[in-house]
Amino acid sequence: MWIVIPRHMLTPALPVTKPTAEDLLIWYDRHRRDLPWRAKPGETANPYRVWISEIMLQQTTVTAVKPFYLRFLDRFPTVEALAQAQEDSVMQAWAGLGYYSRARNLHACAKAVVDRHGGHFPPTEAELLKLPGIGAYTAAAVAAIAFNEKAAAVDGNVERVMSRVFMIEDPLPKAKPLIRSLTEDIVPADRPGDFAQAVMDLGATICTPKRPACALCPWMIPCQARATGLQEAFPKKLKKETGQLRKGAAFVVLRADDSILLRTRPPKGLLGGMAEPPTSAWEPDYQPSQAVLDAPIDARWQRLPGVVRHVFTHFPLELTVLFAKVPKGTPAPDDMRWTPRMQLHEEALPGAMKKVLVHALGEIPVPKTDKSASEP
DNA sequence: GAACCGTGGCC
DNA sequence: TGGCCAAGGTT
Repeated sequence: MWIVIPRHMLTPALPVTKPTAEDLLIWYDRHRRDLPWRAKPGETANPYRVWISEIMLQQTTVTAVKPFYLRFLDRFPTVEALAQAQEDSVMQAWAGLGYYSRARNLHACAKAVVDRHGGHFPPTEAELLKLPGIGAYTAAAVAAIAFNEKAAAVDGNVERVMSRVFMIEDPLPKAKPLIRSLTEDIVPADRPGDFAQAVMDLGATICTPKRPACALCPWMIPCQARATGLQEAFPKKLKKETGQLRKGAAFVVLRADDSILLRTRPPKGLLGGMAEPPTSAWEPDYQPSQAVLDAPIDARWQRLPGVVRHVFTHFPLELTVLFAKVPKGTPAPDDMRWTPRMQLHEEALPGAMKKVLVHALGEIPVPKTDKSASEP
């Protein structure tokens, strides 16, 4: 006769060990990424560079940021240089990176650091949080990385790692307070900045959104999601729907002196403060066949074949491009201007609007970068 | 809390 | 190819 013994009486419950900063930092010291804005081991981090990198890296990949960061630092080497710069030149340096309110806030923040703090970033999370463009995450990250303050920088990487290690069932963003609390309990007093960067490196190279490399993870043992093979099911997220397609027309005017009609968008909202060829309103039921009625100038308009498609965060856009040539001396309508084709590269043109110009004119000329020209 | 706010890469 | 994703902040 068989006596059936439940499995839970045969094997003890799996011991749940806590993830420790020590285990993570041992891994980090061996595998840390070498990034342009990052201090070498033993070096002191430069708050200005850390800050620039943190703003650029918001919702943006390291690969995309690198060239922008290097160019930006070359152009604005110090917070004073950035504070003194023209707004236009800051927007132009940011063109192509996206989320353009970051650039405007960045400029405002540089001015505030110079005016209110004598050109030195305040060294505490609470003071950093008061500056424009610096929210909860960035304040903690700069405080920890640049000033060694024991602050918990909770970003997307931390959320993913913690969701898995603690197998948090609540979806984001509901789980954020719990994740913050769990993270604060782990941040070490001696190396808070390295801890923050270590979780980012872990999230970028091991605990990735898809196919995490758990076998290489310093937190494999304490990870509850890994223990049950469910690591890819975390973090739980509410999925958001894509917006409705909007349509519109863009008007590319080529004047006989080889200049293009442009305007600057309003400072706030979508593509705020960026340059563009004039366009119609963008609406779901826009009729491209009637586009000429929205033209900024009286001319012989030519509707170009095809459309320019672009996907913004919350809606896709389809622009029909109308093209016209006008004589030399044609004046620009109010609030518009003529930019020589060879100077288009100096305009703060977002990606969507570059697509429009390329559709109508072909590639935008980019001058060869000549470093010797900017040196004595 | 939810909406708004870009872009490029990946599978 | 289209949906997902990336070191969020502001309103």
